[in-house]
Amino acid sequence: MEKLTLYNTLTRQKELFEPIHKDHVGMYVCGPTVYGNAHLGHARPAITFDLLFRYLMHVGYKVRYVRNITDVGHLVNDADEGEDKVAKKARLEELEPMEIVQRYTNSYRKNMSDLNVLSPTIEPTASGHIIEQIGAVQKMLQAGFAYETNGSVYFDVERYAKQHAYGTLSGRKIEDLYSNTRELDGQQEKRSGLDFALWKNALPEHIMRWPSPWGEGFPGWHTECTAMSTKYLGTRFDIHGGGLDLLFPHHEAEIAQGVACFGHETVKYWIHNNMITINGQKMGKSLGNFIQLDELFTGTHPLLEKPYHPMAIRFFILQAHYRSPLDFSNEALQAAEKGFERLMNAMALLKDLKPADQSTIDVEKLCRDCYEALNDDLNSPILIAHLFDGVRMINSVKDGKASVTAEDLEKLQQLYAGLVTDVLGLQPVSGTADGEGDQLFGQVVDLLLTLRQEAKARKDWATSDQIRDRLTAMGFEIKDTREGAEWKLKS
RNA sequence: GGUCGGUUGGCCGAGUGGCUAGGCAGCGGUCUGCAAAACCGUGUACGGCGGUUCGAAUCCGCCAUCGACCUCCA
Repeated sequence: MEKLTLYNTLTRQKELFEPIHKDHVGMYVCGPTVYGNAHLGHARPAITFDLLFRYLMHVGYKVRYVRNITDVGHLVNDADEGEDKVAKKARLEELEPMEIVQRYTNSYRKNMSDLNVLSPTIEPTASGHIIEQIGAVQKMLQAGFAYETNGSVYFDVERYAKQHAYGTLSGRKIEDLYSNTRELDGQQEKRSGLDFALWKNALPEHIMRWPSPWGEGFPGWHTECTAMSTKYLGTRFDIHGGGLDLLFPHHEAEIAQGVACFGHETVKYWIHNNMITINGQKMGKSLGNFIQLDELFTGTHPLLEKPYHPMAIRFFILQAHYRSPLDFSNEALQAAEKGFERLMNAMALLKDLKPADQSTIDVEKLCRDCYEALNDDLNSPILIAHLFDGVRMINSVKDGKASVTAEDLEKLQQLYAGLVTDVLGLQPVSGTADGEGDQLFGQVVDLLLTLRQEAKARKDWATSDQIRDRLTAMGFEIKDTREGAEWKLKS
């Protein structure tokens, strides 16, 4: 098994990854709140933890990967009275809340599948786990770390902090928190501004509501993750992931809830991905740079010069380390797009490279370098740099300037299939002459190119150029190579 | 205001005491009827000022600047 190290936010250092149960890994990642279309911000954690998921499986672990769908709760704060985010949107569009939830869940899954993000092995919804959440709240009440006021239940942070450390994950001190607490709705029900809701009493106009021992209401923001992670992964599991913005208060609350429920922390490794900026600015609705994934794929957002293929986006995200901030711009995206194509071209060439009886390239070292990069806290940019070194080798072999033995060639092919296709999850985007696609269609294009070749042979440039130019206009890319013409569809 | 993290060449983005990151663009070349594409080769850098050190982009301090979190957010 590879020696994988991961940066644990809890200890602020890289640690050797050792699963709690041999050969098995339990991983929980905070998923989307499905009250709107998925945007650029959703792509980063999805791809980051997809990479981790894929790599863990690649090196031989059996992984249970749980990523939740938040379809209840979450108070909005732009009105004076608290309102359920999902319910609010529903009223605006005059739809049932569950219709909204269904629509945006479908849309999220479609976007993720376009990005070639694998489905988690379990994708639980908050609304489907009300009973478990009520159970968790009861546990916290019994343990004396929660109290009820007017049909709502709050977590007693002060009480908790007397016995346990609160704020260790985000590096916060409880005294500092006191001085920085803002006046919020429900404050008068709380004993302290630091306390957070475990269960909220539903106002009469509130649409999404469930019966509970405290009356009709809905679960607090942090409750679902504690209830669902421990239900499927046990009360002590390996990895909990999410965006850096969730560090406080969400993950801090989760730690406290876990300790309150089970008497010990539930998570061994906390992993956080960094955020995305657009042209150096934070992405936000008010800034007008809030880009949805659909807009990115179709190029319909005013900030975009052109559509970007999901694979180019995926490659772009993987070209930065997951703990670094990543800035989106047309220039950067187009650079990534070209680099991605270069890598895919080499992948295609690799399939039918001819072996020789000597290797002039060091495939063994390349393999080692690649795995070392991944093992070092999932350093995908370094991995990609090494893969590009390999691209140069592949092209040189193709040009006859370097050679590989049959054995090395197989190693090389396995390396690229394993790391590029399986672990990085990168796939070619357009049909090529030898690719998938419609076979007949390919044969027709080949026929046209044969005719063009014949025209060229008798120096009938008018005919040959007409065939090429018309095909180009239709969106084909024609390449004249030593072995004859090749074609592919421009993405 | 508090806490934390950045500032690397034309652009993106790794690295973290001495040893080539990589991609894109640029430039030169190969191929070619022309073109496109592809391929090969190639360079300029580490926010400012001070300090530690034989040696610092890399460690320390101060300053500037950007961002994240502190309130829903991936």
